[in-house]
Amino acid sequence: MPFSQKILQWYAENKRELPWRSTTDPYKIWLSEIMLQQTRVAQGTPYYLKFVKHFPTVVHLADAPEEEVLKLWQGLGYYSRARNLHATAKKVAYKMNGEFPDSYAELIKLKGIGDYTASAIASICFGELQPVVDGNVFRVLARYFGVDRPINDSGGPKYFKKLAREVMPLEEIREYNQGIMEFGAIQCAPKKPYCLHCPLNESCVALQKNKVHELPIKLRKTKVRNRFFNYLVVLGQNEQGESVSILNQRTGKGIWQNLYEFPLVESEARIGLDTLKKSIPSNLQPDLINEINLYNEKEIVHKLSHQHLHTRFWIVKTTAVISKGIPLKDLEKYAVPVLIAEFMKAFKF
DNA sequence: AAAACGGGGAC
DNA sequence: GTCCCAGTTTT
Repeated sequence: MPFSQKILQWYAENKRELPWRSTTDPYKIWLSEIMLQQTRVAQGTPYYLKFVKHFPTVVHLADAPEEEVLKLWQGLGYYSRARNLHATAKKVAYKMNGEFPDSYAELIKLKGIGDYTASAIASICFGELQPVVDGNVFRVLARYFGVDRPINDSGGPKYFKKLAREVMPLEEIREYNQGIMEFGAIQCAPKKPYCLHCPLNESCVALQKNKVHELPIKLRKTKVRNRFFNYLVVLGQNEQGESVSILNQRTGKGIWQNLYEFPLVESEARIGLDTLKKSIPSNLQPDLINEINLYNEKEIVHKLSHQHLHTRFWIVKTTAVISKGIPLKDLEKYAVPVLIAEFMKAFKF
């Protein structure tokens, strides 16, 4: 039996019931695919359910303010996905009559949709003959066919896409594409594949050569940059006498674009109170600050894929009236990074 | 071609 | 600690 038929048979017997498996609505498939980019099913599923409930159609999503989209996305990471999601929703809703394109060629033109996602939507929703190549497929193909070429050198992805196209079936592309990914996620797992009772173990090159744990080959280690964050948690009052604090929106390039955070003083290394005081932005009216207390002596090291954020929170009490302050009860309405959300939860304003 | 971009779970 | 997840965009 050919490779693709084995995959289809395995999938028929082992598929999980997932919320997006019972529809071919391009909106819902698109939503699930964007959310699952570089994200495990278990982590993405609650967000998918939340979004479908909150935004039943692409028009609902398009009509929402970006702030609302980011708030619902909070905690899922890679926030450019949320911003691109919203931009594409607007385009589909307002310029394409609310209907997603029905081909790979048109889908890949949309923001946030690359080769994988265009292939997934085109095949799953419209039956177009496009093989998907995600992290699971790289692994399954590299092992089964014994490909020792790196998956991420120049031409690597193209090589695997071609191989994927050569071995895909001409029928049942919907089930096959989902099947090979599911097979990679469940059976041909990265660390502990179940080779003993694998339906492909008699013809798997990696297994025969005892190279299962060496494949796929991936180049590059991520080098991490250390950064030192000092957040100023301002406590004051507004004109109405309400207790307020301050949040700023991150703009420009870099991490957490368009999310909110406390006023930030970044430094080259850990700093003390004296150095911090000299760095406080003038718009915080440093002369009207009563006292500053360090919340956490021990740095919180928040780890991103390319950065370690050594973070300390400083509680800044002021008698000055903060006219643009955010009432404490409203803080939770803003989209913030997990680092900030965890502080808010622990601090209990 | 390489780096940037989150957060969490498995080991 | 390391690896990597239904990848895409920017430099």
